[in-house]
Amino acid sequence: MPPASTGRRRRADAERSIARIVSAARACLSRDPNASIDDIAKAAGVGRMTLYGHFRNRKELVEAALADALRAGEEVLSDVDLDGPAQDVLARLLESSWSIVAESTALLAAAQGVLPVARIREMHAGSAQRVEDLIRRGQDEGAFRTDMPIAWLVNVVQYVLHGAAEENRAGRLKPEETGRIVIVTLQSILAA
Amino acid sequence: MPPASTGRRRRADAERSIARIVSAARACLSRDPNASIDDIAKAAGVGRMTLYGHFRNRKELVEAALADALRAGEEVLSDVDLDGPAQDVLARLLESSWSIVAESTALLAAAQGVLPVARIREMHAGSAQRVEDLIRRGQDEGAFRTDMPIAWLVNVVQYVLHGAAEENRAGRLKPEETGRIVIVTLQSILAA
DNA sequence: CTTAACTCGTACAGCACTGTACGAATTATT
DNA sequence: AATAATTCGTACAGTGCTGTACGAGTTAAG
Repeated sequence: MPPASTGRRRRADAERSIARIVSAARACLSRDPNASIDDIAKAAGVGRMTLYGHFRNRKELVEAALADALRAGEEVLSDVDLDGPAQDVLARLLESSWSIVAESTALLAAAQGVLPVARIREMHAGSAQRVEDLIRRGQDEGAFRTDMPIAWLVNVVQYVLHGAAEENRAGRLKPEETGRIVIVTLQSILAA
Repeated sequence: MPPASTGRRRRADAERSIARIVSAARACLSRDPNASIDDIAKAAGVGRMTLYGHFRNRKELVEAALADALRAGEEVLSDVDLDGPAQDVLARLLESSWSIVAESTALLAAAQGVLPVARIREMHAGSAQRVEDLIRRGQDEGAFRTDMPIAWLVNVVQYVLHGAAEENRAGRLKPEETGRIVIVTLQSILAA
């Protein structure tokens, strides 16, 4: 049982197991932040003991799942064209990322129950920075408002996205219209 | 142990105990949605058995706590002057209620873990209706936008308030400025 | 083919919590 | 003062989870 931390050589089937576990963890925790280790192992089609062979405890597993979700998010975001007016860039960023953020709401809640706040913020630093940069740029262009703390503007993006996710899950917002609504709502908040 | 549901006559000390328990439950669950029955009893300065004498189970207790928080909210809201432009009414409503909503975020989370969704929405019906009425009025006056579903507009108010609560708790938003920021943010979202 | 890595079942100890049972002491109410 | 309500400790059964221990069977890698 090689510790996940060491860079020790791993067999191919182990790699596959780990991938399936992380993926299952993401899925399960995104549905129910209190999903048990057992649930996740079953969803991964793997014995609980196999799971414990790769992740010492729940904390490590949740962290890996969150990291995976963030990685997927970064991947999507890095494909977005950043040229043009800030308003438009914002729309493009949201269009391609709202759903992944939405799916990860519950996962984030799970993480908040197990990981220290500092660790979570640290993991989010990348995406947060990306949003902050965009907002600052919009402010420089005169397109975005400057009468509220930048930290609030950055985080309110998260809150609106999570809200939209909730509406989605509850069936009060149709998936087709969610993108537009998120964009319109956030443009209204950020516009000068 | 008289069931809470029956309108049976109760002794004065029992009334007092119940009040203290409900109040403690509100406080504890608002800090930690997973607070145990024991925690709450201790906080109320009461034995766990006394608590079980008045509330059959956790579910009943959480429901009572949520009901109390909502009652307190309604009380504050019913004092607000509803005359004048919708924008101003909105500002007044938010000014006097944001903090109580903020405090109850975690309590609501606790309720969501125990009570059926339908029940929670039912309990919220009053406040939700109040917000919806205001928004419709603003729309009739031409002050509020009409290009998004009314349900989204109503709920986004909640989400922004909860977000502000979070920022507050994390110390990223000073309590003095939170009111203004919530108002400005929501006015931006709702404005036509 | 040999070895080390991996899988995974069963079993167990531990924890934290819920809700119940019993019963004795206290206290409001009349 | 009599009565019934209330308080509340202790004790217990039950549940559902976490993480560990052991060990036998399977499989990738050289």
